[in-house]
Amino acid sequence: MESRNELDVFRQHLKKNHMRYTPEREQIIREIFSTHDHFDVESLYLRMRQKGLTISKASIYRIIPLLVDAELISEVYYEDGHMHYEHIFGHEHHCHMRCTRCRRIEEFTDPRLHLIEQELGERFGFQVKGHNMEVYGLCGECRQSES
Amino acid sequence: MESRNELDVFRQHLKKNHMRYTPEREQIIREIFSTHDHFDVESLYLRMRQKGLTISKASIYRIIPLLVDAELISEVYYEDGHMHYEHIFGHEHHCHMRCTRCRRIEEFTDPRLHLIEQELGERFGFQVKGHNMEVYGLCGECRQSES
DNA sequence: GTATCTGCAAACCCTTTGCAATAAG
DNA sequence: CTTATTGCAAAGGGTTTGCAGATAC
Repeated sequence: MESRNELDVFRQHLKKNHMRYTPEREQIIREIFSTHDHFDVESLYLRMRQKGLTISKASIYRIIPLLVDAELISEVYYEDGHMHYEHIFGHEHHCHMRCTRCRRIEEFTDPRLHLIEQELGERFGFQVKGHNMEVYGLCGECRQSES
Repeated sequence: MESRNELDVFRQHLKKNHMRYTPEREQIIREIFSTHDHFDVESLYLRMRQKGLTISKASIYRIIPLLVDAELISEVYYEDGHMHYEHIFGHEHHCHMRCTRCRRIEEFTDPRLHLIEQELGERFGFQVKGHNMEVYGLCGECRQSES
């Protein structure tokens, strides 16, 4: 398999499902993959507007599920009343360590999780597709400024 | 420390925060702890109404955060447009294995996760408070009926 | 008595959807 | 040309909130 970038993956996913590769869809995926950060609909919308792109929020809401289906992005967490997303394509699978006070997030990977995941699949008769682990607590800075 | 039940914990939490132990609050915590299942606001509301309790949804929405603060329950996942909760008090910490097709959920515990959590805390300088792990895939039944 | 709590209804906010115009293939 | 997509504005649905009356302490 030769190297494909996120645009290729998206185009292929759309073609397979008889959907069209529109300028709006290309603009969204380009914008999302222009950073490595988590994002949400509002911030994505504002970023695009600031760059002069005139996409509507309705389109963003309609296109994000396509990117999730294509396994280019995924939902990470629901907070402050709305969903947050992260990149999947081009990013090694990772888990999150979250500071419950300042909300800072560190990413980590641990090969033991994969092993555990496989064992659990056998124990419960599941065909395991993946896992997500979140570790939470107070980050170094917030520990010190604890009240 | 002698044994305290969820009502004692809640009463103490309320007293500490200059809040009051009302009939509505007692009814809610009794209802929640009458089963071991995950729940959401709507199902809790309906269950209480069916039992003739005349609490309002507004009160449920106001009381649930108090139970979360008291570490009696916690948010588990956001799905179908609303939050789902589970018991913490009286339940050994556990993680979830979720079928992505039928949404069936199995609970499991694995002592290695605690070890990993501690190691990560040291690596990132976090004071770790806990973790959540979710493993997802297809359960035994759904594997067989795969299209 | 005083501060908190409840129920109601309205407000809020994120998300979805109907529709008519537009555009991809 | 045919069918999918867009933007708009309105609708939807879960959650929050202002307020006046009720109640815990």
